[in-house]
Amino acid sequence: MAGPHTLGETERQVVDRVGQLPLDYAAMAVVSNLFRASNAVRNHLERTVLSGHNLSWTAFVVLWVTWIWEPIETRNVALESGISKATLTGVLTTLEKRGWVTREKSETDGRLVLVRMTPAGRDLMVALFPDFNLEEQRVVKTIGEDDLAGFADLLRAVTASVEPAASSSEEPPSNPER
Amino acid sequence: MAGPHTLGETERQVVDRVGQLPLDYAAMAVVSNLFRASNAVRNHLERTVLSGHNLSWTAFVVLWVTWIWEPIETRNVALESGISKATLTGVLTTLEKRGWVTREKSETDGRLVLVRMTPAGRDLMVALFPDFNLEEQRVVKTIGEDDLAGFADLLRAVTASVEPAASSSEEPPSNPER
DNA sequence: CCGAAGTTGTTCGGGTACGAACAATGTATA
DNA sequence: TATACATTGTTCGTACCCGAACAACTTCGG
Repeated sequence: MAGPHTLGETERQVVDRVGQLPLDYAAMAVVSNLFRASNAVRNHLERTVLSGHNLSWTAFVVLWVTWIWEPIETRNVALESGISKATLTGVLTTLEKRGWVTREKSETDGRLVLVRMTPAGRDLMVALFPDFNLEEQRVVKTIGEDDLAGFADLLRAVTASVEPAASSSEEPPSNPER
Repeated sequence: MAGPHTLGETERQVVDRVGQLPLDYAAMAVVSNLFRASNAVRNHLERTVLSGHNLSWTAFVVLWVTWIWEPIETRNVALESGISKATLTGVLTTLEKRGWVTREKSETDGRLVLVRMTPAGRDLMVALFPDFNLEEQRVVKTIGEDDLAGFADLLRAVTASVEPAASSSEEPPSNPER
């Protein structure tokens, strides 16, 4: 999906292999480049900002979500972070071991676990996030000011078209196809 | 990064926590939504198309790259797939065990390993890829025909701004600030 | 020629990543 | 108030995922 070949070169090669099958190359290009970009940005941010603090991408996202919303139930941390609750369990254990967050059983509902930040965790985010945002700016700096909001909208549209729970205003939730 | 909160709600909460620090919220929104979209699409395609064939996302990408470019050296498979060579070793072992690809030492350079597809692997891709492309179309179907190419360009711009080999025009490669 | 320097794929260690199954807990039904 | 039903976080098994270290191999410098 990413590599030394030019776009036309790749498409020609694909046509040569798939041949008779009718394909939507525009859709293919968007999906392919979506992952290329996402991967590239994640790796870049991990290397430039996160690795110095011994943080993986996911660990940082979980930390960020906790920072913004604490105290927050684990199910919502998973939802906001975009990972499964099974994955979150491991990540939280790591972050707890490092002394950045705490787990705490809910008083009112024995099933829930509340996540809070430690002072050390807050210190880390205060030191880290400005640098992180600086790199975020760098990632989009070649994109014109005017295109930025529209870009975010396009990305949101992609997410919405795939997430059934996204509760758009009047759209019927039942999808007859597939 | 994803969840039940509205955009304004999240931003207000962020301002409340980060307060005095000057942040670029437009850049933040793009990066955040880039990962939300990428994650959502990957999970969707894994569930709707790939899981039925016992294929993970990465395994599929590697299979696709091999399909298009075989015979291909492993270093280039890793490059095209956007994963490290260390990761590729494990994925290739899995695909080889399933009988979809083969490894073969290069005659001319003893360090290289060439990857080829088996007939079973080709059959799988012929059966699989049209379904995959159909879901790709579904992912972008809410985006206007006219915006599609521009969208792909924006994604490519993001990738290019982060990959050092991508040679931005006149900017000096050394970054004085961190 | 022969050692130094570079390249390639693998191994290793630690950390995600997910679905399925699970026990603990809460809620609804009768 | 029992008995189903639903929800939550964890555990388990399997599969990624990467950087660092490594051995095998090629190429370069003298």
